[in-house]
Amino acid sequence: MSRHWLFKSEPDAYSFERLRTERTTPWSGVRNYQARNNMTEMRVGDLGLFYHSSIPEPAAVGIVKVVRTAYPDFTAFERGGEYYDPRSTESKPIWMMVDVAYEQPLKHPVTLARMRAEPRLVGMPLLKRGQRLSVQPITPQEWAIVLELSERAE
DNA sequence: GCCAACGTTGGC
DNA sequence: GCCAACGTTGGC
Repeated sequence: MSRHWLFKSEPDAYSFERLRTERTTPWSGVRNYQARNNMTEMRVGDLGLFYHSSIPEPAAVGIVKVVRTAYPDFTAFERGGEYYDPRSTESKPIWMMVDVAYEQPLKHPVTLARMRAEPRLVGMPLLKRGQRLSVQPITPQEWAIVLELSERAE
């Protein structure tokens, strides 16, 4: 039984367009326990929305697929690197990541404002006040509704 | 174990 | 750039 997810990224840091050219990427740099736990639950084949945050029109822009289950986030071992965490060691890693692959762009991006305006999405974690988790689960219903919205422009 | 201080996220 | 929400840290 596959599950559905939402991956947030600031396009300046890593955009869906960049994933299109790279085909796959390790989802490294997550330093939040709940987001990490979400990643450890992922299975190969799970699908996710790629969401662009911290821009004038935040929006879900594409679909990605999990192609490797959780393994240690190597950026935590990189001394001096931005994501270095001395508490995480190769023998006892704290931070994990999955690999995701570019699947396809949404026909039309679905903006945050549009999701907020959709009553059936009211329970989506992304829309909850102050929800900042960078990796979130979404229900099959929410997944279907976002894809439905993406079929037509606003 | 409590909780104030602090840093970060992310929409606006 | 502002600031609310939240997670983490660290003194006690």
